[in-house]
Amino acid sequence: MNLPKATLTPAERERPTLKTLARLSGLSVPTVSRALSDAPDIKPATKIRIRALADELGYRPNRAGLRLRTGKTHVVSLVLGTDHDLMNHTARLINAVASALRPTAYHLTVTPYFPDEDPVDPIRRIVASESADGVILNRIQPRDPRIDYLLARNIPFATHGRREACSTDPYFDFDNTAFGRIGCESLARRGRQNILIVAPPPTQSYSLHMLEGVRQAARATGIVAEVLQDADSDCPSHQITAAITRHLHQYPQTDGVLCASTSAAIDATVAVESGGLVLGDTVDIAAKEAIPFLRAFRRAILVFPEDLMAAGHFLARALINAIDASGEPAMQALDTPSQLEDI
Amino acid sequence: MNLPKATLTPAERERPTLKTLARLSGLSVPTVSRALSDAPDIKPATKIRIRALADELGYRPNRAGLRLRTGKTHVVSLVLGTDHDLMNHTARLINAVASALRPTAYHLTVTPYFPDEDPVDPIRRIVASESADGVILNRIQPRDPRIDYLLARNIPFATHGRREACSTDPYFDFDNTAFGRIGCESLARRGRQNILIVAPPPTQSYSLHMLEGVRQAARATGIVAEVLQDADSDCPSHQITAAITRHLHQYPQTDGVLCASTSAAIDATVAVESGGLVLGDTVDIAAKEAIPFLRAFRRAILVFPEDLMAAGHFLARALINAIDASGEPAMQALDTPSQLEDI
DNA sequence: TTCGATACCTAAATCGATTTAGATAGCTTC
DNA sequence: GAAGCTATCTAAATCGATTTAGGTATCGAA
Repeated sequence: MNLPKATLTPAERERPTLKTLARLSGLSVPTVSRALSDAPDIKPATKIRIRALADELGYRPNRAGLRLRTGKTHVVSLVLGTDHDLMNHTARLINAVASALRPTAYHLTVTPYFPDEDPVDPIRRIVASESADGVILNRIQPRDPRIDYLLARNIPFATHGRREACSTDPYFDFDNTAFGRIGCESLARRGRQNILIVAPPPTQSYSLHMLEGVRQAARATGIVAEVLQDADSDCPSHQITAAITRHLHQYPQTDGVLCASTSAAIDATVAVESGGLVLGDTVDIAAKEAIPFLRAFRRAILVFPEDLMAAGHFLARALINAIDASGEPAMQALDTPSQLEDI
Repeated sequence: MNLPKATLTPAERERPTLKTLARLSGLSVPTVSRALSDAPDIKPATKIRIRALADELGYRPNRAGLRLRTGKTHVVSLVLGTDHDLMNHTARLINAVASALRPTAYHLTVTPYFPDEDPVDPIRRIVASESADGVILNRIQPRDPRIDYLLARNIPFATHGRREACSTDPYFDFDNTAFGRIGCESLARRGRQNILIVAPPPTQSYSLHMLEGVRQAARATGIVAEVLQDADSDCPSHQITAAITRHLHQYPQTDGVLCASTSAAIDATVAVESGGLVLGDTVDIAAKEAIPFLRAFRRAILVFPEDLMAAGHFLARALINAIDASGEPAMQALDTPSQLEDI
């Protein structure tokens, strides 16, 4: 197509608007708008002509105009608690969500909140300022007040992890019950009978899930599982190491550790080795980890990888589905863990 | 003040607009706007009255309206390379920037890019879609093409790290030259003479800075410093461990390692210990780290903490300064490292 | 008294999109 | 040939802000 591009101002050449398309096509602005949105009262030939023109000029609707008129922000927000987590989970999740959003019209903002504030606060801020069309949450609790808040206001969301009554929520979850079960079973297969569990914070849903899996394995295999006291997998390293050391003194028969995170597994390694145990010989450690490190750290550790890229991609799609196709059923996924095999 | 709030629609009560304020005050919309922006042709008494009304109703300007009219997005974007970095640096930087932006009118979006794409691409996308008023970059190279691109288009930015010609750039940098120097000096004070350097990727500015510091220390103290071949501090763990192990075979006199990252220090620990060396006795390891872990991992490691919270806060302020006060001089800061003392 | 200046405010246009209502043309149909 | 229909388009209003231009009252000075 040979267009009279000479009639374009520099600004129009950089960023054409509906007005530009209207002028170049000889049609009115509303007609161009309706043609692009495939309205029924526009001649098919016109639609084709306008679309071709829009593509040629690289027309992208102005977000501010769209947002002002329709109220849609085309923004989704990832609401993240500041974790004391050592490893790069959060960044990987952010990357995954952002890259999944890239081919869409949506942008990603990040809304962190701090341990000392009400977790509902960041949600309230987003709602009050109408700064997003939907949110992604993690660190879900069985009765998560944030989800109640969002449901009451009909704000789309998707969760990494799930609450108790999640049957209609969009979510992606790692199957921590399966992890707890097969983690213990793997240790049992290696002859371990007295297993220490370094669990996630007890307020989190996935802690309950993991412990349920541990119970299933205990019933099935007869192993004895004890949950670590005074520390969870989110605690600072020294605290975990100290708690495990105490546990080993109290229960010297301990011959296995199941950890909910990479850093907990490192701490467990430090504790068992300084207690004179030998990894892979007198003790085994199994752990879930999202960023591959443990196998390079100690080859004997039994690793159950968690795929955060898959999580982020799924959550992005699930949230957009909830926003754009609110009639459709919620997208849900449960990621089944499996032990990393020797290479 | 006793307001006729009964005349407010539910939407207005939730989110009052200038029109709401105009109706309640009996003035016109432009007058209210000008009063709030402290224009000279509004009676002081009116300004006070309008501001009080706005505060009482919790008026917040609609971002879409503002953006449409002024072109200002009130968004800044953090452009991040997907690091292979193990630790949670990125998330902490995001948290820091986001929390610094919270009291401001700015929102934060995250724009990740991938190792296989041109680093200028994400910047181009942001500029083309006019989706941010400014950007924050990290992983700066001495001649960073992204900065040239931004300068040519007069887009405000701030960098974590600095390029060669940074005299007028807004930046926050950890003083890696000082780190290289005092890191080596610390090792030298402990009697170490043959030091292995696990440097950052050689394309990065801060790698050059650190190595310059190492050279300064070598000149001053007479130590011998060798830079690790075949791996840098961003490489996967196993690769670093293997490279260090090879180095130890080739240079058995090695008695110190200076690492540019936490994970490199862990890898170095694994390598030296499996090579029969004893940390704190026949070998010392020093490292920079942003997330406290190493001291809990091996107490003998010499740690130089990096404060990413300070970095994020400063970068946010520096960028907003560049956006809102483009006449002012660029804000620059160099964070001086110091060794973490025993508690 | 009248002119001009000053202070303070309003009207209207604008940014870029969508949407509702209305207009025009061409075609049937009787 | 007039009425009615359908297809296709345009006009105007709207979202919420800012900005330019213009209007009115009040005051002082000639």
